[in-house]
Amino acid sequence: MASSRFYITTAIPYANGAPHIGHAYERIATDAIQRFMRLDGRDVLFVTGMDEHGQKMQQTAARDGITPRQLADRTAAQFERMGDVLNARADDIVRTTQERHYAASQEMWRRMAANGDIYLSKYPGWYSVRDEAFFDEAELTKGQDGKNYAPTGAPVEWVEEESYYFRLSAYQDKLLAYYRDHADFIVPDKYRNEIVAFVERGLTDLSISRSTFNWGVPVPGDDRHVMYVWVDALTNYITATGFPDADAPRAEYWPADVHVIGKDITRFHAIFWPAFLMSAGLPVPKQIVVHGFLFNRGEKMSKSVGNVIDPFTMAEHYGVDQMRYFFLREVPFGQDGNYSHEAIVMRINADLANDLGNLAQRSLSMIAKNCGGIVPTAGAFTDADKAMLAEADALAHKARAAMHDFALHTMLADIWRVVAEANRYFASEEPWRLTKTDPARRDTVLYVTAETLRNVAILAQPVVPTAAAKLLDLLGVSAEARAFAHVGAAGRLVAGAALPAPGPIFPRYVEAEEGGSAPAKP
RNA sequence: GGCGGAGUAGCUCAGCUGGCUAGAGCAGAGGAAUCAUAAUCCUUGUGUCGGGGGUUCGAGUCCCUCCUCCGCUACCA
Repeated sequence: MASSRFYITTAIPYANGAPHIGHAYERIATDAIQRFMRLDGRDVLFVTGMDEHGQKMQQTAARDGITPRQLADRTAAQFERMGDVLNARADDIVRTTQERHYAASQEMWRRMAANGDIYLSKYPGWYSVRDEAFFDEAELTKGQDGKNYAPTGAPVEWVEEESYYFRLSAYQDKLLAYYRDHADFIVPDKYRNEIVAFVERGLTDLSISRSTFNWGVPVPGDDRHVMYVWVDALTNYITATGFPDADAPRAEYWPADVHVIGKDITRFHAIFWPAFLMSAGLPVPKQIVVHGFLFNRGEKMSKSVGNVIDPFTMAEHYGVDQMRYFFLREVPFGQDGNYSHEAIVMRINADLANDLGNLAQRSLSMIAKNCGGIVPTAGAFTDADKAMLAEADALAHKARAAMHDFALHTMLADIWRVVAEANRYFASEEPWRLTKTDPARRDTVLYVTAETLRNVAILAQPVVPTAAAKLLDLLGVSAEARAFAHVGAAGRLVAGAALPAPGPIFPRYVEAEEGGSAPAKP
């Protein structure tokens, strides 16, 4: 089924620095979406990458006494480990220094040039040789000698660097038409509005090459220039599909369905990227999905404030599923969010350990003790049973509706509403009292509870994959019966099936004693 | 300055195209139960829905205005 393909990417982090919590958040969110789509039967390609070129890479590498290549390798390894640790591994990682990426970038360039959109001109401005950077006139200060100085204190001179330009101005109307015809191209609307307003004010042509350094993709036909880092970086998304080989195994995945990005880079993705693609005669991605930033107790993370939290430390301290659940449940997707130790512990204990973990434990251990460790046989369903099952069965539909808007937090709220209902159901049916009076009725209650847990676990897989898998194991659900298609009547537990011995799904978070050896609490 | 978001119970937030006594979760208080990870269930309070004005039979929900916070953007000098 060709139409079932789903290609999703994260932004490609810059290899200049180690992974931080924002990278972890983006990877987790994107992974949850791609797992959702996979479980819903889509043929998914999930790609991330590493942006390894540019002047900053050269500078940082020089400072550390290594080559840019070594710096890129070091950072790429850190990000790869992050993907593993967060249980959010992509199908492919495009590094912009790879040969396949040079081929893709240079072909993009050639096509844009062939379309008449690239021309050579001068890039005028105040240039600091020491900083290897241009500065805006407003940033400069006059020295006592009457000369201009950069904010860094370095002298600047007026230069006109030769640069290739992209005719971005020619795409203003086409972009606006595209935004108009594709109302969901940029979500949430807030960012769409900003982009439309920006484009309506007018676009100027874009300098897309540099000749003051050489750590980049060479411009085809002019080795004195390397491509501007964003031209090369954005192209990674199409490199992954095998471009320019039209017969590549993944060629059909283009155009991408979703680029998940942070709000600071919307302009590059919503303006430059579609313009480049239009120029090259290639289809434009279907959606740019923008997420917000995470703040530590309302403060932006910064090294000087000392509130930077390492995602590896966090995962180790709280648990990977717990961290994934917290970020996706607590932060309305698309908005900025806050995290704090207290808030994370609250979610872990209240939602995961108490509401879901404990319900699974109490019901499954009753089955183990009273029903011989097999799925009990259900008798005739009461209205309460039917209502409980109907709520659980409705989850797939609700989750899809939420996911249509990438409202992961809403999806989780819907799932946990069913968990809360299941706790109420269990408490009011009091199966533990029925053992003496009506064991058949008890078995029915336990069956309905187990069925509810099965549906909950299936839907929770995208967010808490490990714990959900464990719960499904305990319910005796085979690996082939865990897709969303098995939610509801299509996948009911079969009475008599043997179940493994129950065990905890989500442990409670217990505050470590002062001076303990646990990882530093954020 | 312009555009766009946001301002709703202690905290985090829902409240679509205006309509019953404004909701949920968490936290707090009281109670029940004891199958379970001292978990669960029940009951319970509080809100000038940022301020003010207006439209309407009726407004968090529409209009005007003001205040505060945030984002994008522009500009003066």
